[in-house]
Amino acid sequence: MYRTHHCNELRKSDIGSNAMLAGWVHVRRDHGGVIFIDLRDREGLTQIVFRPEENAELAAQAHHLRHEDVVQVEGKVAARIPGTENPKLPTGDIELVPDQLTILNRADVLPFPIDTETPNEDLRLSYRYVDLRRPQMTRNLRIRHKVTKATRDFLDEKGFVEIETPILSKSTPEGARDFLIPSRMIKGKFYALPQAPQQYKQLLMVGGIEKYFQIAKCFRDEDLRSDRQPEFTQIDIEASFVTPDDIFALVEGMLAAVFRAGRGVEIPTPFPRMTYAQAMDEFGSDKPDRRLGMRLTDLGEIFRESSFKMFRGALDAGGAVKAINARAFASLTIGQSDELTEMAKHYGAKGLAFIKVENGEWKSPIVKFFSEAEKEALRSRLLVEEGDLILFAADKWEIVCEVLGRIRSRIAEMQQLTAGSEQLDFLWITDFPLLAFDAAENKWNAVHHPFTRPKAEDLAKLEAGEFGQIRAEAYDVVLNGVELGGGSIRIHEPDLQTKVFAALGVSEEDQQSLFGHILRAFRLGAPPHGGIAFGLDRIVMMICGEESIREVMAFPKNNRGLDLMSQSPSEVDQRQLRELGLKLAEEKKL
RNA sequence: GGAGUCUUAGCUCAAUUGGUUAGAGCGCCGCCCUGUCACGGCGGAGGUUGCGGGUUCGAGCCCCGUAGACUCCGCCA
Repeated sequence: MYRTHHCNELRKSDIGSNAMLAGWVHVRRDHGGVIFIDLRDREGLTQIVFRPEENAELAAQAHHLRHEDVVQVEGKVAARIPGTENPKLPTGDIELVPDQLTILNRADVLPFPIDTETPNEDLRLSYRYVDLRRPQMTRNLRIRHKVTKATRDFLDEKGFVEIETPILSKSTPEGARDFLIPSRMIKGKFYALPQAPQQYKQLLMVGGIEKYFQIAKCFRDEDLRSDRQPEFTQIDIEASFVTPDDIFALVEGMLAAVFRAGRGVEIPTPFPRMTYAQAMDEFGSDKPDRRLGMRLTDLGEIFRESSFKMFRGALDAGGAVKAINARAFASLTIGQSDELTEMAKHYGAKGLAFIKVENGEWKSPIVKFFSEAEKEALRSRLLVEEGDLILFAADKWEIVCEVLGRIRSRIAEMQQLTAGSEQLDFLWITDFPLLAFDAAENKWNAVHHPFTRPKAEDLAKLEAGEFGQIRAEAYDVVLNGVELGGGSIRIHEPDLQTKVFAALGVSEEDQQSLFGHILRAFRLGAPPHGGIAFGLDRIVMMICGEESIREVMAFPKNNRGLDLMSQSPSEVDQRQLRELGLKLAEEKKL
């Protein structure tokens, strides 16, 4: 036996009893005579005191203890000398007076301190096992555990069955780049790691499971971001005989349970709902952060007959004129206004017009083109006040929304509008478009994925080839401007699925070779079904208040997909390649 | 693929306009210290300023290149 207690457990009531503790030497305070050790385990700290007059041999050993040595102590729990209690520690009233000290393992000097500043992330990742001893990391991983446990408990309670699906699966051309695994037994063929268990979960519905979930590892070979890793975890859910409302109610209950378990808060349900069209129109984003205010205000009525050519021209061409009011941001710097203008151009606007309201004056090169009526209309529509900054965009509707949406988010960052906010603003976004035209590839792509069901009232548009007008039975959950998850009601009829594949430009042959199994399944008794998937890492990140997904993963990869600790990816033996029937292409020499 | 920021001691950072021997805190090593809890005191070690080139009488600082880290755009159904 190594211990009888954790290091946060012993109290006044234990005084006089014997106890064994094991852990790491957090700090040593060596007074020459008496020596104090703060012993740390995952739960907390307990002070150990060595007195040479009571046990000279132990005190001599204790003198040689160093940071992060792993030790076990056994002895008597004693009251601290009156006046030396430490109110900062839960165990601050007592100390352990050992009669035995066992050094379980010596530690070299650590590459970085674990109890002060956070070092460079590459160093942390190189020595992740040391980094994980930092209380913040321990806390994050334990919150993650609570979140997954709450998820499992909740879904189990609702009759959902957790089923594992293959990691070695099949590559498909849609979506993200696949990680490929060469087959040794069938040379020249490859498995792909799943981007999501999408097809498997639908096939489980055809298999009569009715209610499935999985805490599923997913893999996408795309560039990384602070909230994106090549391997990540989804809470994956699918159910048969469900409507969107059934999914919404289930998810609201699940997220309430998760946030209760992970953060100790009650979130209000049901969540408000907003269509994609409305979100784009009012916020210029399909994942709006409503906490920021600054709604996109349509000014079409005001400037319909305006003599200001820039606005009038956009409206005459069937476009839009919109503005946002950035409260108290008239004081922005030149650098900031340059950045916003650059941003507007980058997203397709010709420029960015704005008005600064300072000292009761509207400062802007465009104000002189406005009539008094137009100014008054602006004032009342945008509730213009001293210190405000009004930003305009006039162009095609899509461009106006995109530009102002991006600028809105950037201004919020500049103004640090959400710093320290505890508010949790959950939102459903519904009625996403089914298809989006990709100009670069000159083809239609699925906005969600190719199995998403068109809304019944838009089916005629699919027949008519009005692909851009079709709305999907698809929905996202958004929290504070972050997409937590998304899903849809699926297609369960082979005919409809074939039509959507055709719209996506998947040839008959490819439909059979790539998706034949699922089309066949749909002909053999497929129930109506639908589901949703959540980014578990992102949920945990939000609950922990972290800015990076890496802070809630035990062993994440860096920006370039390297595991700095294990040095993967790495070269492999020639023999391994031979067995797989692979040969590396010669690197091009310059 | 593109853009930005950064890289100085083991860690976190500083170093005036380009100017003496590149400093501080923490950590580390040694000595001292019997009630501390970020213990304290004295002393010490520790630097190819990421790397390569250039400008200059002189470069941590300016210029070019390169590597790496992070953030963003593209990408991520």
